[in-house]
Amino acid sequence: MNGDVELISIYECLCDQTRLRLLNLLNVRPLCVCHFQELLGEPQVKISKHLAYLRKRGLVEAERDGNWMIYRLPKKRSPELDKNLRCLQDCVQENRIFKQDITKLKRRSKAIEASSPCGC
Amino acid sequence: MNGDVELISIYECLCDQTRLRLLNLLNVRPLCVCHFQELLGEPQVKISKHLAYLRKRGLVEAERDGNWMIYRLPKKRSPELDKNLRCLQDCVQENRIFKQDITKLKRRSKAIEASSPCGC
DNA sequence: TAACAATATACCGCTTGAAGTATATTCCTT
DNA sequence: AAGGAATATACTTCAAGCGGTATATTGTTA
Repeated sequence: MNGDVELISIYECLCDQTRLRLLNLLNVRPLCVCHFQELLGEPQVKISKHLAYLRKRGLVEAERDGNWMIYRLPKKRSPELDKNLRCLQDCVQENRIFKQDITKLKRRSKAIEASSPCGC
Repeated sequence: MNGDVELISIYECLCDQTRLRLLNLLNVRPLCVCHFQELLGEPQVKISKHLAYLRKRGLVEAERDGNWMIYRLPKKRSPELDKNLRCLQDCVQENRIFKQDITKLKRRSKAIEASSPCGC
């Protein structure tokens, strides 16, 4: 109902480096927690909590697939969220860490898919 | 040196309603603290502290003019800041509170200028 | 220099969030 | 049903931020 509440909530989600890295990777494709662990090199609990934070505020969606939880960016997005996700992508293009994450994702995509039985 | 540090710092600045209102008004023109008090209807200390927060992180610049401090958006902006300020403007267009602030600023501009001796 | 106006800062109490450790949940497999 | 794998949650500690009250700073004017 109050547009600015949602906007602030978006910005709150964006002011943590781990969450930015998660969103950056999700912009490529849906991923499950174990993939984030592999890609970010961060402990499971940290990733899980940040994903829960994002999910609670509607910045990601989750769907269970057997043992795995597949996280994705929401298909339906508010104008504010859509604009800020685009802006984030724009800002992040030049950034070493985020580019590395993407490179790692693409380089290891096949290996990850082969070694892990989850569908994402 | 570390691009993502600055980006996160920008998002930290943007996740408070008062600061968003300040930035929204500064997008129109430079303003001093007393004008913000008048326009937002918030106590001086609150406005002053949020402006200090923004200034410390480079989202606004300040210049003393006699008794007054004139705050403005920085002339030179990093690409990240520039993109996010534009995105914010875009997001805020539809929002009642922010539109009201702008309306109030424009409607009272002449009165403010006439009644207050500060240069902004 | 004294008084005043505009603004900034110090301090306090409260809340939120981040990371870590431990444990719980959920689903699959045997 | 039991064990295991993937993920989530509870709890703790610590730091940061917000709002309020009081006070300090800085510059102007009489």
